[in-house]
Amino acid sequence: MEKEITIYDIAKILRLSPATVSRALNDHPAIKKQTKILINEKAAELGYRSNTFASNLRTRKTNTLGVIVPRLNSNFMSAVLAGMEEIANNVGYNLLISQSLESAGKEQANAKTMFNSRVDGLLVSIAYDTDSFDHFETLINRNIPVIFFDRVIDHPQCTTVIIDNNQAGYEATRHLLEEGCRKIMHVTGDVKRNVYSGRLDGYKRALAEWKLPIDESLILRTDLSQEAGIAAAERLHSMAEKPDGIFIANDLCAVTCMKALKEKGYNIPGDVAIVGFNNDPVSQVVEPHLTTVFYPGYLMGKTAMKAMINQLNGNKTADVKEPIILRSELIIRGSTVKSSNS
Amino acid sequence: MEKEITIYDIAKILRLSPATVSRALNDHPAIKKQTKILINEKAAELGYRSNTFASNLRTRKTNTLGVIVPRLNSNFMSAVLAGMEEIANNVGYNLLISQSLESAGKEQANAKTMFNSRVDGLLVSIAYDTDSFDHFETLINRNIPVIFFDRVIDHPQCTTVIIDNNQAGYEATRHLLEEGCRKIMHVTGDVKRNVYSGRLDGYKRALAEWKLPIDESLILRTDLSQEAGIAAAERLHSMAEKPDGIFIANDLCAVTCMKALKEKGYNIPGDVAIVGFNNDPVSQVVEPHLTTVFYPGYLMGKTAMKAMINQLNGNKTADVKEPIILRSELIIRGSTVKSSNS
DNA sequence: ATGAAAGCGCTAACAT
DNA sequence: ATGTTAGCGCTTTCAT
Repeated sequence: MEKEITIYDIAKILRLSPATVSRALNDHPAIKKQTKILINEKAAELGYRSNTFASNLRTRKTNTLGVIVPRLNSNFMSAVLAGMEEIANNVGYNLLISQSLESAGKEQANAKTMFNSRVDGLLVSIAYDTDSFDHFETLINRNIPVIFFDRVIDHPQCTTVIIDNNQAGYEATRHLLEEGCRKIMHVTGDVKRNVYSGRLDGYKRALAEWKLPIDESLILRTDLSQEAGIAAAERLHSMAEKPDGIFIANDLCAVTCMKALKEKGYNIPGDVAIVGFNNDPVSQVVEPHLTTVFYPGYLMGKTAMKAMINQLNGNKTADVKEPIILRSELIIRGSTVKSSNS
Repeated sequence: MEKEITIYDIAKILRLSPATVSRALNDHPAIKKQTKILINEKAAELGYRSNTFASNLRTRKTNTLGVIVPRLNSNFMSAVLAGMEEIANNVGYNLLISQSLESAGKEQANAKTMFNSRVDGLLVSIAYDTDSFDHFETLINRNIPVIFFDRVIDHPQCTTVIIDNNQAGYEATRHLLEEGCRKIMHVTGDVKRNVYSGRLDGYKRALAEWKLPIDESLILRTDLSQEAGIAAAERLHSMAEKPDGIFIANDLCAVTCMKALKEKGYNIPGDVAIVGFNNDPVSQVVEPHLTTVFYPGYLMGKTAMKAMINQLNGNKTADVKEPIILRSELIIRGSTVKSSNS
């Protein structure tokens, strides 16, 4: 194990002070260009590497940002993370990433770890069953910026990055109505989470606009798993008056539901039209292709990270943060349009 | 901004020494149980949090592990990361995650950052075009464990976690042969990477076993993108004597290729049978369902991380590390079997 | 069982 | 433009 080189070693060799070496290495303007070159060369030669702890200890900055997501292994989330990483990496921030596995308890533990790791900022998408938000208050109280994305909470001091779930749900439902559906089932997640409550509200808004009744028995609150998709198909199958359209708040669930319905002999979209959500790769592969809502994960990651960097750089915007709303888009495919064969 | 509580604050209040407080907080055996309780309660009351930098600075450990992957937004990789995170989190390690975006340059930069962040260990899956491995030597020379997974290099001091790509490629090809294919195209990636060279070798081995010639014009070296899938379909379509089977080293590419072939009027598997690789969700959704190789991402992540933890805990195994080989499995579906309709 | 004190490597206020 | 110096908060050796 080689010994670590410190600025003292470099200082001694070059007969300079450690302070000068430190300044040179940090490109401080007060240091002569010549000296800088000298020091940097020697540092390279000796294989010097800055000790970030010592530096962090002094500066009270870590150059590290925390990210807590419900699950790493989702198509949407990995796109978000890819976007975040790209921005963060470009400006020299590291990412500490952890997953709550949809558990409020684990989310709390993760937030605590992030806090103890002294992240300079935290980006969070809330777990399924989180009710209390004290674990974020801890950070917020110490002026550590917390930004929520996708699954967010309303907090006056926190920026949020979202899509307009209400509008997306509205457009998805309106599309089904325009295609002639009159009895539309909605399969959603836990409406504690904005993403699902928003889509549900949009669904109701569209129905109301068409002067159709809201039938609570057509609204299935599930965990949006593939099993839930099968259950939804069975539920539909068991009904006397069958729905002619389904809006499902997640593509993988929707695709599984569609497969189950096809197996039971239903014609898609003839008997039942289906709209999903996310524009996952599966939506373009299932037959017929799934009409769905494009969900800009990569952009959301980049946007949230840019907002974070801005905040860290002290570009203080208004005290109360306005949510950043990204554009989502209904992508119409064969699962809802009879004439189409795309 | 509240002031940070330190062990000195606690020490002063309780009229103890900082050393005692430090020991108590770390559950040192020499401290009376009573004192420990007292100190822990006061710490909790004051909202004390350990300053990891100061601690790291002293102990020269970071409790942080680095992970460098080619891309975050792949189905396989997010499964790997989920597995890694779960294990690491359980034993109190944090994960610093970055992506090389398949660029050797970025991979080097990331490795340097990891090195400077003083990660206790590094887990890597190599970028597409990496040729030189000096950036890992830096860490290895300082006894920082480096573990490669999936896309690996051969290094006497590094554990690797892989699947038997040769065998997987062999089985995929043999299956096509058993289904009656006699002219099998292979679409692969950069054979600099073990995963692709292994599958290619397995493909050749199967052909050799069947006493069939290796036709280099049937081997397409691509970037395995969706575009490559379309290109492969066009290539096949342009050939005078058309292949009756294709083995593609990636599901998304395979699915796109299948779609393109279907559009050109080919019957799958009647005219052309197709085998993919990864068991991505899309493989179970495309029609006909794609025969593919199950690739244990989640398990690979967990396994690699466990190996890392073991190594960090000093469970020294042999000096020369044996690769850890996980079981992959050919999953036979409709894209290769005419009788099946699964 | 507890305390005193040194020092990990760096940065920054202050001095020159 | 460069140097001196005093910590940042923690751990740990040595002493009591």
